[in-house]
Amino acid sequence: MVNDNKLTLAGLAKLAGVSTSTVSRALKDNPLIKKETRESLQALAKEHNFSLNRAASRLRTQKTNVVAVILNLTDDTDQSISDPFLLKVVGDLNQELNQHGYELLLSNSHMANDDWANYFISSSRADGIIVIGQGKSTTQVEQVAKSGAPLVVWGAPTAQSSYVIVGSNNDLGGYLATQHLIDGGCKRILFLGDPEHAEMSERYKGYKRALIEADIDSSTELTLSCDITSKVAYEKIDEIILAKGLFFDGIVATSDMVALGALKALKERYINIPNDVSIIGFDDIAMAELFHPALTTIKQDTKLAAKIMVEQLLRQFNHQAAESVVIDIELIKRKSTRDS
Amino acid sequence: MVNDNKLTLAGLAKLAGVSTSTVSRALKDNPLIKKETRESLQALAKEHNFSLNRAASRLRTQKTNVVAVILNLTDDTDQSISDPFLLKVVGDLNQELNQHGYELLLSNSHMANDDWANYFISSSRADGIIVIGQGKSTTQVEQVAKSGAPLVVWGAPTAQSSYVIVGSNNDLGGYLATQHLIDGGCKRILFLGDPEHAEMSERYKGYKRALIEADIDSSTELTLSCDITSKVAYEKIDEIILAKGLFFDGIVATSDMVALGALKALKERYINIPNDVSIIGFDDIAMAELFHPALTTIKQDTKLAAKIMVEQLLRQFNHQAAESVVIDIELIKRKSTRDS
DNA sequence: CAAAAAAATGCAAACGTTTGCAACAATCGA
DNA sequence: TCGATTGTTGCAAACGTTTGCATTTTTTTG
Repeated sequence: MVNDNKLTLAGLAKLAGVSTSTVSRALKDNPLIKKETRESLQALAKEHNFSLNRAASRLRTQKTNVVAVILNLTDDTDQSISDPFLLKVVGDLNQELNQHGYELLLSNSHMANDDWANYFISSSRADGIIVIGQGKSTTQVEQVAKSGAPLVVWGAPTAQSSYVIVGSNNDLGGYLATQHLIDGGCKRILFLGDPEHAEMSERYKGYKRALIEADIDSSTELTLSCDITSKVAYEKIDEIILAKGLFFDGIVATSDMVALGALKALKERYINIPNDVSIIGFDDIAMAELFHPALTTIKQDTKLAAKIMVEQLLRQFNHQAAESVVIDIELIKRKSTRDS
Repeated sequence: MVNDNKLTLAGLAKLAGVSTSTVSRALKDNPLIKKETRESLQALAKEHNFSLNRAASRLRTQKTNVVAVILNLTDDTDQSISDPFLLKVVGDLNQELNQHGYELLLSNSHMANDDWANYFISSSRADGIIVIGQGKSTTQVEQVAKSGAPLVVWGAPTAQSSYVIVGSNNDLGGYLATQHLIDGGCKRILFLGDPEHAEMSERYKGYKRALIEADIDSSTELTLSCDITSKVAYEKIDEIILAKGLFFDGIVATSDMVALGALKALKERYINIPNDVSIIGFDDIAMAELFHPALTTIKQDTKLAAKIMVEQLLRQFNHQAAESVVIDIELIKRKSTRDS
C-alpha cells in the first residue's frame, strides 16, 4: 500500500502512454483534452491514488491557495486562548476558505518574524493575509497594507483606512447596549473595557452617545479601563467596589468574557443581577446563555463576517476593488438585564 | 517599496557578484562559506528584504515544514466551535510548532477530501499530521496510520494502538473525579457523557471502578449518554429530572461544557450546588472558575500535551521511535463539589 | 618555492508542475 | 480530392531552490 517512490505526473503519463501535459490538463478537466481521455486518466489517477505535488504546482503557478490567518493578540496576555470569540472566527474562516478551495495557515502575532508581508506573501507561503483583531498597535498591519499584499482585517471599519477592514457596527452595538440598560432603568452605567483598543473605542462612543442623549451621568468616573480578559475584569470590579462601594447599577462590558468576569465579582458579593446591577456583554459567545443569569449581549455574526472577509480577500486576488464593510449586530436579551 | 518583480536568489547573487549556491548556503549560515561573505550576504539580503521562495525550496528539499492539524469533529454537531478546550489545544500546538520552525495548517474533518494522508502528505502540503480527537469513528485515522505518514493523535492512549496517541490519563481522571464526589458524601452519582467516545469511555471506566470500590450504587440507570455539548447536556438533565425527579446527588461530567450545561439545568430548578447535587467537570477550561459556583474539575495540561505531541511528531520526522504517552491529570477543587 | 592540503566558491542538474506553441489527426466545405 | 478548419496531443521551457561534485583560491608543509 505504501509506495515509497511516490507517483508523479510523469509516472502516470508513462503508465497511460501519454504526455505529462495531457495528464496535467486532464486532471484539471481541461476541455482541451478529449472527454474520454480525460475520464480515463482521472480514473487511472484515482486508481493509483495519485496526488499532485503542491510544492511543484505552487512554484510553477506562483499561487499557493493558502491564506494566512493571524491572531493579532495584545502583547501581554494570551487573549487568544481565553477568548472563545476569536477562535470561533477562526473556525468559521476555515470553513469558508475551504469552500473556496483555500487552506488556512494559522499564526499569531507572537511569531518571530514581524514583517508579515515578506514572511507570508513574498515567500509564497500564502496568497493573502487575514488579520484577526487590530490590537493596540497597527504598525504591522499597516506595513502589510503598504506592501500591497492582499489583506483583510477584522476590526473596526473606518472610512479613511488604507486597507480593508471588516467588522461589526461597534458604535451601534455600544449604543444599543447602553440604551437597553437605560430602558431597564439604570442610572449610573459603567463602561468596562479598553477604550484604547480600536473596536472597543467605537463601542465606547456609542455608550457615551446613548448616555448623553438620555441625559444621564456620563462622567469619566464611570469608565473603567481594563484588559479584555475575564480575569482582569473580575479584579477591576472587585477592587473598585472595595474602594468606592456599589456606586453603579449597570455595566456595559466590551466583550462577553469581560462581562462574565464582572458577573462573577458581583455575585461573590451577593449583588443581585439584574436588579441591583444589570450587565450586558458583547459577542454572544456560545457560553453566554449558560451562565446564571444568562447573559444579555450584543451578538456579532461570525459566520457572516467570515463570509464577507473571504469574499473581500478573493476580490483582491482577482484585482477587483475591495472595500471595508460594516456588519449588523443584534441585541440578544437574556436575564442579566431588566426588561424595558 | 513594492518591487513588482520580486528578488530571487539569483537576483541577489548577481547583486553580490557571487553564485546562487553561495548565497543559498550563506543564508543558511553554512560554515562552508567564509564567515565574512556569509555575513555580508545576510546583510544584503536583509537590506533588500529578500525572502526565500518556499514553494521552490519545498519542491527541491521535499520538506514543507508544515504540520496539518485536523480537528476531528463528531459529525453531527459543531463541537469545535462550542468547545473551548479543543481550540485551546490548537493554540498551544501552534505555539509549540512555531518554536520548532513548523507552521500549522488548520483543517477539520468536514473537509471534502477523506484520504488525509494523500491530501496532506503525498501532495506535500505538510510533513505530518496531528489529529485532535478520535471522534467515534477511527477509520480515517487508521488509514493515515497505514499509509505510514507521520501522525500523532490526541485521544485515549492504548497499548495496542498502531499509531501514536497522546492523551490524558482519562481513566484516572474519571476515578479521581468520582472518588472526590464520594468523599463529599454523594451516594447516587450520575455519569453524564458519551461512553461510545474513546476518551469518554476511559473516564467512564474510572467512574465505574470508583463506585464499585466504594460499594455504591453503580446501576446503569445512573449513566446518562449524551453528546459532548452543553446544550445537549442541559436538555438531558432537564428531561430526566422531569421524568424521574431528582434521584441523584452527584454528577461526573465528561467535559466542562457538559458540566456547565447540567449546572444550568439544575440551577434553573433552584437545586443547590454543591449541597443537593455536586458536579465535577473535565478539562479545566478558562471559564470553569468563572461560573457560580466555580466548577470543580479534572485539569488537562494542554501546554504539556502540545509539547509532547510535537515532540513525538518530530521523532517520526527523524525516523526515531515514537510512542504513545499518557499525561497526568490533576483534580482542581472549586465550589461545585463539597469538601471531603 | 613547489607541491600538497585545505578552504571557498561555482556549475549544473535536479525537484514536479504548468502552459505557450508547435505538431499532428480528424473533420469539413467546395 | 485537397486545402482549410477545428480538435487533440506533445515538446520543452520555465518556476526558484538546493546540493554533489568540480573548480578555483588560499594556506600549509617539506
